[in-house]
Amino acid sequence: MPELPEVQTVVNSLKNKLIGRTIISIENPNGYLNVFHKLSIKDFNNYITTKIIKNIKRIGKYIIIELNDGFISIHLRMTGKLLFNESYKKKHISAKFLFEKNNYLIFDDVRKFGRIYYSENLSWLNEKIGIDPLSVNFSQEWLHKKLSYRKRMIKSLLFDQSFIAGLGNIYIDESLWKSKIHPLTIASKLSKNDVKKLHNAIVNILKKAIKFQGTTIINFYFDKNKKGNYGEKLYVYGRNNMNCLRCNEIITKIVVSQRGTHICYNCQKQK
DNA sequence: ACGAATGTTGCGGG
DNA sequence: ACCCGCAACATTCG
Repeated sequence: MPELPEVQTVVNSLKNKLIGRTIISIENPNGYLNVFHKLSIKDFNNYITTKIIKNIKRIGKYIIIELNDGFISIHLRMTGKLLFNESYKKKHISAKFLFEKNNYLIFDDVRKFGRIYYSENLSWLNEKIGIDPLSVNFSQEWLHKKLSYRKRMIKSLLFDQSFIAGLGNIYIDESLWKSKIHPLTIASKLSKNDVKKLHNAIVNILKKAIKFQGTTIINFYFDKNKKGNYGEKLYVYGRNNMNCLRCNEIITKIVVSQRGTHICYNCQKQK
């Protein structure tokens, strides 16, 4: 269930394995239709067969495979995993890419929410997706300006991928705890200092999480079943009924935007 | 045993 | 604009 750091970790681990490969074909061994969005497996093959992988990168939570002509974009959603030349069980395979010399890439996805797109360019994605929180353009000033007129609660706004692209439930809870902001606070009510702390928290937490190769709760793996190690660095996410690591009060779990939300009522006072 | 919850997103309705 | 409920799906937990 990857967010930005997990997606970046997958991209980093696949880079050396995929660049330079020639695509022979893509198969869907279990016949799932929704994986390719609106395209049929036949059309998808027509688009990508014989093409060469030039680069692989991340945009928001999307994995972008740049071909010599066109792009494959992959969203892992909740349980998607990409396995290069690893043994696998057929049961939950959404797709299998075949490359030269019997190399292959498996898209394993228990819940089948994951999607694979083909497009000539990335304009559809760039139009749909917001700022990357690790880009230089994501500044305190930018964030303050953008939050100053928004009437939504901050957590639901941070969830909005057309606003900021890459945050999800874990890193939102962590960022709000770090900056001592209550998730239900209306965005425009945040002070300049709140926004400064929030901005710092987001950037620092994401960078650190990438350094630790993401968070594995249950399903996130990359490479040969490697887990992310940021789980042990979490301050609030998943710590319901445990002590706050800053003030020692008890962490509470509530529901915000239909998602489990972990807060310290003592540290994160609602405005 | 069965309902709830899981790291995501998209859509329809008010 | 913004919020909510639900849907897509499988598995695990209490």
